[in-house]
Amino acid sequence: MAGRKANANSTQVAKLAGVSQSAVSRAFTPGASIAESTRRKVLQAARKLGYQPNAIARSLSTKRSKMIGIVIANVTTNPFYPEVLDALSRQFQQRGQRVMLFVVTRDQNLDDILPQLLEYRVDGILLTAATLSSAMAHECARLDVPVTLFNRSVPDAHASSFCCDNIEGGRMAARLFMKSGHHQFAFVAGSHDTSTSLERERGFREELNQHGFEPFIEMGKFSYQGAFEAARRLMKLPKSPDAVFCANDIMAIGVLDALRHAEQKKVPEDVSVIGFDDIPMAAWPSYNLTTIRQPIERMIDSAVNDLLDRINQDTMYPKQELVPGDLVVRSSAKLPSGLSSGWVISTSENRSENRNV
Amino acid sequence: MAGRKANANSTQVAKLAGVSQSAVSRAFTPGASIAESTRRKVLQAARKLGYQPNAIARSLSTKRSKMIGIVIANVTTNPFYPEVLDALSRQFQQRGQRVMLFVVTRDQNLDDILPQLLEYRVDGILLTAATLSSAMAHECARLDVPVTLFNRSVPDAHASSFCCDNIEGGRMAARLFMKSGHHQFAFVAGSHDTSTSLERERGFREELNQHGFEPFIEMGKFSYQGAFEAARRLMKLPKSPDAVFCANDIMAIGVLDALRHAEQKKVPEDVSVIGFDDIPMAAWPSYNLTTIRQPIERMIDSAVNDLLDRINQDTMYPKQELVPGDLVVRSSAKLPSGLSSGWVISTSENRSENRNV
DNA sequence: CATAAATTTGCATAGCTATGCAAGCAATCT
DNA sequence: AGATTGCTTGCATAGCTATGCAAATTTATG
Repeated sequence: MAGRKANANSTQVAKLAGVSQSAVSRAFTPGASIAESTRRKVLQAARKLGYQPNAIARSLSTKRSKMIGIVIANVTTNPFYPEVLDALSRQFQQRGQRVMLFVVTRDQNLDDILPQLLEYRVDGILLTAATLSSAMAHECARLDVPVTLFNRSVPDAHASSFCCDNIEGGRMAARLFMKSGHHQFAFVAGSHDTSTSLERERGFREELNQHGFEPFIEMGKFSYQGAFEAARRLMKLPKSPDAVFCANDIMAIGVLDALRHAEQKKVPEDVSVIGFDDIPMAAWPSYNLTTIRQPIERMIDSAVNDLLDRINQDTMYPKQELVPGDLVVRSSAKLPSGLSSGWVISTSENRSENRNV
Repeated sequence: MAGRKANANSTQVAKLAGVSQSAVSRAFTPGASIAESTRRKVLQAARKLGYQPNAIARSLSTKRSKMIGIVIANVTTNPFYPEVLDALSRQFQQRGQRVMLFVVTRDQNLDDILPQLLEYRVDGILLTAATLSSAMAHECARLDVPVTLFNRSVPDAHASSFCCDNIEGGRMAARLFMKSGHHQFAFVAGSHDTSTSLERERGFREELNQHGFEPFIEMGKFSYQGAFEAARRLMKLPKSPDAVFCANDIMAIGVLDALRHAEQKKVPEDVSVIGFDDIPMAAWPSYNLTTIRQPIERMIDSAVNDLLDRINQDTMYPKQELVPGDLVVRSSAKLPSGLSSGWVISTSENRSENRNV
């Protein structure tokens, strides 16, 4: 009713084509019952009027908005997330869903964001690097809007979740460090309330503990700068570590830079560093970061499939999936004998290959 | 009509509250004519039923979707764009607009994307790192949907555009190089059909030309890897350059890495490098990149304001705005005498300051 | 050709909210 | 008290498409 130029609608097209409004609707609905000759008449009239079906009205009528709400954090601080967003967006796009995006910061409460998505009746919600309060989980369940978490494990069982096997990833890092003869270990955490960081820490620590070691823990705040400072603190310790595992690559890079440029340490001769994610920068010659790769594409495929399946079939239950990561061996960590840079070691199928990364 | 659990609607709330459906609508419309006591009754009934207004139906009725379509490219290849997206999304969010996002690749035709936005009756469209065909520009104009370009200059005048002053930026780079005594210049281009790259090249070349110099041009494909290879090609030239200006920071970093790790060159002793954008990585000690800073926040502010203003007032004309960039002096380019690292030089107000970046 | 079967069509209505308008009501003024 | 003014409220309808159902048309069958 407000002052916006009127757009051609299906009734006007119908009039011009000499058919009913229903026919116009059917002409634009794949698989609807309409004669080819009528469809052509309709499409021609539509072209003449510059008509395009109104997706808003369609959504109201079908009760399907064909929109997915994506909530994502850390998009500027960790290059991993732009990759995730890119892949997600392409996948949904390709499967005929639009994306309503919310970029959030750590201090924003999701309980204020989700209602804004639900208001638009999104068909499903995908949360990345964000957690779900159980009140909101219930609210989504009540409204029959499936929720999938990416890279966060779930507290309650109303949502699906797709994560890399962080615990095993932490173990792999610990094993590599120990095999190449390190003795003083450290973990640079992201935060103390994020499952990714906690689980990577747990795997790392448990594996070390089994061999009688205990790592120092420093807080890197999931950022380059935070990790840079954490590394400096670590190097001030009486028994400063010779093996540092970081909760993600961007922090590992911060640690590397601090070691080289602020602490005059050589990597890996003085200190070995391992990251997590395998962002593109990890392969740059300045860093050559040994890291645990998260198989983004595979994880996203699973997450998107799960969400779309649950949208289409009310009967399906949420699922928790753990995708194994691969240890990508480059040169920021000392190599144990028998291993050379450029190897990728997958726990999953227990095979290694030289992919020359 | 499809099989989705029915949500409470305004009529049900009205019945429970003992008022009319209109009253419910008004209770949720700020500034509507309704008594405070009635509003409270309505809100209470709404809470009891878990009612939330249906934004889809509202959009249909008001002919305002309160959604902005954002189209963005290069989100994984250039860290500048995640920053842009983050800022845009936050701004729109804050001003009560939702964001419908399309992440596109260079090979995707916008003419296939925009109709998908128009179908949802977005109130406005913001294109970043993407261009607009004039057919589409006309289509948007016809439908009264304002379009704003960010970081691309316009071919035709139906859209607003907000760009950094790329030509002046190129000139600044040329001047700094010349002042510190360089003689062989090169420009690493992003692509040959992107206004940012072309304009930066033009400013750089024109300023050099005025002093009798002509730069080599190499193609860096707007990527780290492309620029890495471009740098190697440049170093194979008989008179290899000692001053390389890159169309953006991520390519400058690729060039730096190639120079140091593949060509055994020292930066800035053997070769000076200047980038464009001032992404966070440019300040990292591994790179310390001298660059032209784009004032993201200011540019985004202007772009968002322009778009929202044009949405609200049909009378406004599109605007073309050029925002001046600042030369951020770090240590990837030799310093002319009298200048030291850590200075930011703004052409705009002709003032310099030591901001210690 | 008559009849059955399959396809196509239009009618009428649902889906949900916003809003112009007129009616109802209370407060204010003379 | 009576008239005027200003809020509130409900009614009725617009906004646009999809779809169940019955009617109409076409095609196939005997």
